[in-house]
Amino acid sequence: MVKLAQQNYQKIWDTIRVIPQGKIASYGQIADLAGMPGRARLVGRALKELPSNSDIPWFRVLRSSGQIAFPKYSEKALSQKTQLLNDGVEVHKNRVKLSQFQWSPTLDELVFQLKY
DNA sequence: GGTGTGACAACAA
DNA sequence: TTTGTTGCCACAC
Repeated sequence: MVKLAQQNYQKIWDTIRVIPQGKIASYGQIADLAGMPGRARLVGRALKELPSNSDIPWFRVLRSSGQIAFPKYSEKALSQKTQLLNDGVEVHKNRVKLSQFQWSPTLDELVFQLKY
């Protein structure tokens, strides 16, 4: 047995890593894919603890409603919006159109991306 | 080893 | 649409 706490975080980060450019995913979705259904809040914590120098595309993670998880005019929200736009994701009023940009991973895609 | 917390989600109004 | 409430539970202290 190894420490699970760090493994869970690592799993979350690995999952976020495979979000394709130009797509977004919700916190709950990440939790599901990371094998922890219902642990959306844990995903939030994992990102909060994320070192600023990491290469994790945290900005591709939004709320289930498609809204950015920060107050509209906060630094982080603006930063996230900027990076999303840079990714090709349209952001209007702090929210994106899920039907158009939400990531719909296929099983083989996940296996391929996460097999290491 | 008990408590408070949270970058959420779902539902209500 | 927006705001408020509640459930959730692993994690940090």
